[in-house]
Amino acid sequence: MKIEEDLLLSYGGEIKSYKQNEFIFREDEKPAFYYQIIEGSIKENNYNELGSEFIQNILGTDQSFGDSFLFLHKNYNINAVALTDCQIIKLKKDDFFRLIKEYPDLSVDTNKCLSQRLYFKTAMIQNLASSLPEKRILGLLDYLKSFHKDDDKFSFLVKLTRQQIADLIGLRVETVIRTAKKLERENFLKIDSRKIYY
DNA sequence: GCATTAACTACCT
DNA sequence: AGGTAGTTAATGC
Repeated sequence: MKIEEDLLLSYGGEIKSYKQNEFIFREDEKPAFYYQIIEGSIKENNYNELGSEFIQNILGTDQSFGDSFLFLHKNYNINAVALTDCQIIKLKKDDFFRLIKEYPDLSVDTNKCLSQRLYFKTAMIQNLASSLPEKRILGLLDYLKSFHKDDDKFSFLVKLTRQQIADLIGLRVETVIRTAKKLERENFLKIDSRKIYY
């Protein structure tokens, strides 16, 4: 989901900088803003009882986050954390609703975006339910690639560390490494100087 | 700091 | 028993 920066600003949006590892919002807080990334990347995550991390999503430039919570009266059930230094534009909930009310096309876009997220979340859950690590990794790669434009074979560079991949699909790094190599042998992906292309 | 490998353990069918 | 993921530790990039 992307809304023009000028439009967001004219409706009261504010640009804020976040440092790496800074929380943008936390679990159990009350959602109050629409967020859109101008520069940098963020992750949405949870921590389990043992303190180990599960990453729900990783988002970059021109992607929005937190929007789905604005339509509910529920608190966040995820944290949002800056992965890199970031510039993010935030728009108050009321202003966001005023904006989409006055621009019905944006309202439709919001629906489209939420639908797409729901679709891929469902696909992700199906893959995560599998005990096969290959399926989990390929599912994640399909998901990540769905945000990208071109669909060519190994055109998509995965800009995640092995650890981040592991945290996104609930595996250990070593398993991700082993399985990625296996998938390379089977020609599902390509690895060039430690980078994964899909 | 991140990626890889190896040797080991544990679990599951 | 065989296969596979997790654990630990050492090493390489």
